[in-house]
Amino acid sequence: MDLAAKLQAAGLRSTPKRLAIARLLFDGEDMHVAADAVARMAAQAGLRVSLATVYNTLNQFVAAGLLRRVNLDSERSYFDTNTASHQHIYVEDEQRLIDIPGGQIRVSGLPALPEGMEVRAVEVMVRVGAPKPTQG
Amino acid sequence: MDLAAKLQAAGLRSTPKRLAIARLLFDGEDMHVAADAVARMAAQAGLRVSLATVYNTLNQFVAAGLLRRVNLDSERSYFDTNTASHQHIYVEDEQRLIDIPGGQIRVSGLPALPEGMEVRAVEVMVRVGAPKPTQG
DNA sequence: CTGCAAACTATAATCTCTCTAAACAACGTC
DNA sequence: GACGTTGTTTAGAGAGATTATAGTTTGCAG
Repeated sequence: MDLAAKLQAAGLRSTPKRLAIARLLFDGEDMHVAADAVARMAAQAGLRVSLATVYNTLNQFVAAGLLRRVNLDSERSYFDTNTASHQHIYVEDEQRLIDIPGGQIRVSGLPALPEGMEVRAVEVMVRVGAPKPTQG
Repeated sequence: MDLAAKLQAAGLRSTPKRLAIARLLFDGEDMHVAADAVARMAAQAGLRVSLATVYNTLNQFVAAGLLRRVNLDSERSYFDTNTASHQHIYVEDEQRLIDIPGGQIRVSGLPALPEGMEVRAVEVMVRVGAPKPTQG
C-alpha cells in the first residue's frame, strides 16, 4: 500500500504533512476518529502540524474519497477510514463505533424516490447500550 | 390535541413560553427544524423568547419524548416532531428531509451485539439526489 | 534555477450550543 | 390572597468545533 501513490491517484499532491497524516490514519486498522484526535495522534508521533492543516487535510481526504464522514452527533465530525459500503453500531455508553461489514445488513422496503432522484447512500446506525433500568 | 395536557403528561410545567413553542412545532404537520429556525419562527409569530430558552425547551422536549433529535450533519441538530419509529430520506440538493413511515423499511442481518447490550434505536438515512454527471 | 500555484501556519473569526447568575413565575400551603 | 419553594426565563459570557484570512513556505513545471 503506497500512500504517496494513493494520494496522487486521488488528485492530491503528496506532501510530507499529508503523507504523515495518511500514515497515521491508514495503518491497516479501520478507525473512527475526530479531528482533535488526529491532531493529538500527530503530536504524539512528533509531527509538528497545525490544527488548521489537520482540518484541511481531513476535508481534502473526504472530498477525494479517502475518508468517509460519519454523522454521529452534532458535537463534532468523525472520520471513518473504511470507505467501503458498510454500516455502524454505536455503543452509546462507551462512545465507541463498531463496523458492520458491507452486505451483512439488508435494508428492504425503500419507498419510491422523488422524480429524477437516485440513492447516493443508505446509512444505518444501530445505537446500542445496556438496558435502561427506568424502562424495565 | 391539548398541548398543555401533553406537556404535563410529559412531566413538564405548562408555561406560556413552552406552550407557544409547542404550538409552533405541533401544528399538525410533521416537521424537521433546527434550533435557529424555531427561534426565527417564534420571532415571526411575535413571540419574545430568548435563544437560551429555545435551546432549553427543545432539549426538554427531546428528554420528555416529545421531539426526536436527528443527526443529519455535524453543523447543527435537527428536531423531528414525529417521535414514532420511522426513517428518513434526505434530499441533499434541496436539504430536505422526507419521512419514511415506520414499518415500511425492514433492516435484517444485524450482527450479534456486545455482551449485555440491547438495541436502543436503528436509524436509517437514505441520502438521495440527482445522478452525479461526473460519475456517469 | 525561477516562477507560480498550492500548501501550511498562526491567529482571528464564526457558529452552535451551554453555563451562569439573577429576575421572574407557577403552584401548593396556609 | 400572601408566602415560600422550586422550576423557568433571560442576557450575556463562555466553550468547543470548525472555517476564514493573510502571510510564509514548499512542490513542481518549464
